[in-house]
Amino acid sequence: MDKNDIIDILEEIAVLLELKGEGVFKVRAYQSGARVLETLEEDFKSLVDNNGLINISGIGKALVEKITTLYNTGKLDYYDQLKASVPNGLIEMLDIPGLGAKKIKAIHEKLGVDSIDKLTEVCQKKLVADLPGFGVKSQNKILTGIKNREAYGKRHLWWRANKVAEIILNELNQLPEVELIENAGSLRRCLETVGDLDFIVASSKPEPVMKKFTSLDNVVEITAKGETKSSVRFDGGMQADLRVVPKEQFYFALHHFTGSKDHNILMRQRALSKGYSLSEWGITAKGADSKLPMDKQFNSEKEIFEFLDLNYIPPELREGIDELDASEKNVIPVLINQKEIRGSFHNHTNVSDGKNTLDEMAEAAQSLRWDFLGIADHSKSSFQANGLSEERLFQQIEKIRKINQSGKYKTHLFSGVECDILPNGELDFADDILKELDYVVVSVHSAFSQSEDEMTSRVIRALENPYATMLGHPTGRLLLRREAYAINLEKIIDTAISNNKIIELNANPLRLDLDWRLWKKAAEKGLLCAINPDAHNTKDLNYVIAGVNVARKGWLESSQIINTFSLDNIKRLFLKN
DNA sequence: GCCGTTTTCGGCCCGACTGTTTTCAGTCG
Repeated sequence: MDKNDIIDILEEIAVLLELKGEGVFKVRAYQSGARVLETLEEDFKSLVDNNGLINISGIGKALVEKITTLYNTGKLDYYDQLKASVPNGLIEMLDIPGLGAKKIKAIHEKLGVDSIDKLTEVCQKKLVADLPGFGVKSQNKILTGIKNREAYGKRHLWWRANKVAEIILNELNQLPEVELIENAGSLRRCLETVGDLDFIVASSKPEPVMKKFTSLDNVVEITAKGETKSSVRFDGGMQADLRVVPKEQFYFALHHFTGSKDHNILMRQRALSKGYSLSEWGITAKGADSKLPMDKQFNSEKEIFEFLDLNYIPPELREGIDELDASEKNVIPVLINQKEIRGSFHNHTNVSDGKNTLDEMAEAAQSLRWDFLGIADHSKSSFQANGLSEERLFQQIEKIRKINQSGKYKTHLFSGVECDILPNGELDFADDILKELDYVVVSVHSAFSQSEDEMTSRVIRALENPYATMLGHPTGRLLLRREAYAINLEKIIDTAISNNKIIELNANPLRLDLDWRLWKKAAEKGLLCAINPDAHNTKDLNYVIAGVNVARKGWLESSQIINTFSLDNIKRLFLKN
């Protein structure tokens, strides 16, 4: 059983223990064990084989034993028994707002409820309202929650969430009572998907701000309205929280609600170790009255970090992994910046399945002040995308050559192709065709259901082709829609590095592939990244914004991203490949 | 279940909001 399967099982054990009523700290131990595995830098196999797991903080004797058993046998009696003792339906109920493990347990034990259907039934029969700790309101809230589960339970692509957030931010910012306003939450951390929106406002007059927020266009439900916090739901399902705080607490609130939860825990532990208690309201000497304000004013998040002897940690890095260590050691990278992007490489025109002409794409790149634009239309096997035959490809090469010679655009065009990796690992065009191009993006567009071994050797074979320049969307995932195909990314990354190949960070908001979680280690090993919008029209070129976000989240600096290289350096790089 | 320069027990981040009950537990982030 591989690492990812084991992570899933540890997380499931945590959920099951919670539903059984185990202590929160035991539950947290399994959750944090899963998290530690997720972000493991070392090779998992050798750690297990050489008893190295026990030296990892957060993994103790019990977890080592369970992880090792799962790894070697693919089975764990403890897990099987636990799973058998908790009805499946209870796990689903956790998705209903207002229902946590304790309440679900009570409903299950007192009313024999073990599915959402039965839960609906007992609520309609008004049996839940009579349980201790419940009432009519809880009962109705559960019914609404069940009804809305499908529509509202979903996460949203960062790109879409950001569009909605920009509008709200702008509207609230019009109010004279709003002194400061920022996005927080996973949107600010630039996570690939976002559950809900969080806004932090500094104001001495919260009421008008709350009022405006809860009466915004498209608000269909106000789910909470207190003195400092309101929550609403928009039609379409997106939820948003607003917190209004006094100005002196703004940066504490902003930091807290930016999260992540794990990052906050690390920050609070650090504060405690230095004799302070940290919360969204501020920082106080440990043991002192927590309402007592500190003498010091904090005018930025940076000052909060500095107070705890830390360097500033950008929001994208606040995932509670190892950012505090890095910050303490003064090795937080200078992350790539949107302004450093000088072009991109994986873009389509209407010759294959794009919507705009070559000239329109070039013009759009020029208006973005890009120094270069790579055109990589589909190859012949991608029938569904009107892939180019050899003949049509040569016509395009010729057209690009003429445009470059004419000096019509300040942006230099590179001739490329997005060449299919056929199921056996061969490329869709012969080498004597590929050698006519400036560069070649190789991508998988077929036979997604191959085994991990097959898919891995298929892509490795493609990367070993001397004319392959970079690997496109390495896992084929579509966020919230389609899982990645099975592939051993560690082997792919190593192959890319040893063959001097680049791996794409596909910046299409649906892909964001290769995942940010893998970039830090890969880049440290020497892998170069290309942020590619995979544009199918001129507007899509803006997707590089999402790509840069994710690159930042992967701890990448400009020197590791070829989009920041000068035109001359790109030309040299492509000649070498 | 994990952890330890106050180490093998007794902690484990912190506070708002809700709905219940009448001082608080559960949920959520």
